[in-house]
Amino acid sequence: MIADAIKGQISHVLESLGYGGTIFVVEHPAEMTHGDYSTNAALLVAKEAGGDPRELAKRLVSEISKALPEEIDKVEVADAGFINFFLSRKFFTDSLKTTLEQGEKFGKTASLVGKKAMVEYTDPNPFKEFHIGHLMSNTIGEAISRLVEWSGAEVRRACYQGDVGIHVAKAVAEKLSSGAEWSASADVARSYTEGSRKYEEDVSFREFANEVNRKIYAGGDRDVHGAYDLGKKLTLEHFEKMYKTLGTKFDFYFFESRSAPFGKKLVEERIGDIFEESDGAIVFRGERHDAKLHTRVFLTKDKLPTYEAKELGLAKIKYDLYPYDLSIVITGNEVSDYFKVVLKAMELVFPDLAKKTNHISHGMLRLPTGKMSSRTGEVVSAEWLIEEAKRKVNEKIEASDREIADKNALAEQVAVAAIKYSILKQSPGKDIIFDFDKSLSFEGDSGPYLQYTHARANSILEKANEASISPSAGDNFPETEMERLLYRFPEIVERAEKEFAPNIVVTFLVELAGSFNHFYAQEQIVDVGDKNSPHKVALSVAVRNVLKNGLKILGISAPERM
RNA sequence: GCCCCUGUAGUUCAAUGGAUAGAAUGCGAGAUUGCGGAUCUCGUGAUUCAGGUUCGAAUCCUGACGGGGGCGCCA
Repeated sequence: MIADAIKGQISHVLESLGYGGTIFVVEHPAEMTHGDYSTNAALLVAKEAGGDPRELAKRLVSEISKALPEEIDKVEVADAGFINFFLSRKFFTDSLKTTLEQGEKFGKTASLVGKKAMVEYTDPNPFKEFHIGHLMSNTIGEAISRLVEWSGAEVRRACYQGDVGIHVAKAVAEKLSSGAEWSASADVARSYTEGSRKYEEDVSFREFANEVNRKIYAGGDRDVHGAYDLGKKLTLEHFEKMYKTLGTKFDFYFFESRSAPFGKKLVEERIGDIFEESDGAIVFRGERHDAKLHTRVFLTKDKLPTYEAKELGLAKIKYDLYPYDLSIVITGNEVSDYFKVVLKAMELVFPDLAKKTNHISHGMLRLPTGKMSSRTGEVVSAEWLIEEAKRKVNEKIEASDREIADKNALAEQVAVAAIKYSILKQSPGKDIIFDFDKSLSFEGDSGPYLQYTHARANSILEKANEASISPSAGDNFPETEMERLLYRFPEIVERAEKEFAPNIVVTFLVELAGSFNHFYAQEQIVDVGDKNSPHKVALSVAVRNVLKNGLKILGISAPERM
């Protein structure tokens, strides 16, 4: 790595001047005009040893310049004492060759080679709507899964679903008491909403639903289980359809009906040791281990396991099925505080598993009117959102005269890209105020912009092929902004994976796409009379590859034409 | 009341303690029938407030104000 070479060179010079041991950084400056790498070494040395940082920087530069590697074109002192390094044409030409050679593998790293990872995300509950919150979890989870895969790990995707509990009973009770027909998942979700309303308003319905709840747990009632099986089947089928549209394929499905009894057993075995009785319930005193934590109930006074007990059991169930080195659980941030308590309890029950577990929380997709609730029916379903986006995309497709083989498939690809991009472009953990028109853009900083740029590059490459111009990295053409970005792609992927932050990839790709579109507007790429044309085509191939690979990591499709 | 997260152009988002706070959108002005105008170029406009730490703060610390979430038997 050239960054390491620069760092080594600086260390060497510092030592020879008697300033060894200073801890400095070598990084990409925010501004391209400040070079490709920059160091604050002079500032730090001046602070410790005294003196003028600018003068010191000049001395360092003159020393460094004595043995400049051929990958470095020039070194400059800037501003208060920063030292900026500019890479040479040779470096960019070599990097471009590497990018072309590695093709679809360019961007892969080995930081997690040999590791097994399990990523849990989406987690929709049967009998309820698959709404835009699930869409958010799915999008982030899929991107993180792929980032971990690109780092060399073997990844298994897991989905955890609440198929038992009062929410299920409300839907089933509503069907049994009203005789509602269930032929699609939306019917089931509607019964859930209606059942929830009655549960709060009608005492006799509430008693009936509670009775149904007990029967679901106990088994044996034909009517109850007939409705239960039908509702579960219909909603799960719908979820599968959504996963297909979104590009997710789960390896494991976990259900609460399984984690519940196991979690209960784990807690009961450790009463008096880790857990204790309080007002008839079994609780964990989080505050005894960490002042920021609080007490949470693991078993209710009816000895039913809560979310916390189930989660504890789930960690072990997962491990027994797939002995992971890394377990990533992605949820909305409303459960962040519970998860901290669960993790603390897990440290005591399964210390090895707790160390391997990472909780990543994302913000909520909020409506301008406030919080979304499937209980009151104030939800935006994922299906509706995708259909609306498709309608908007179709208008654009119909208006264009380009030949598209399967317009419906393309509309879906572009619509999903727009939605996923709007979720992935921001750093995880923050809420998104969801406003359809504002969130879903097809222009500028958007998913379709990246797809468009990819398709455009692809089209240029077809033209180059027709003109028999094959890509070849040359060293006559001045370096472009694209080249100054392209070689950074693997480090971008690595940082995004370490921070579980897909938005780092998004920001990079949109910057790269912008630099390519700028280049495109200024240069004729395919030109048989231009001896630099093969080089420009090579640049186009590299950009096309990185966009393709980057979009793949994000879980966004890259159509060949659009 | 207590705990956690959070406050950046009109709006939606960026910015590993670093340099002139970047994009997009909106608004205004433009791009020779030149490889895809879902594009490109120019202009406009922001760190909630008050202290502190630091050579250097949107970023770290303290306080005020605003927003969101959570505070034992739902998840």
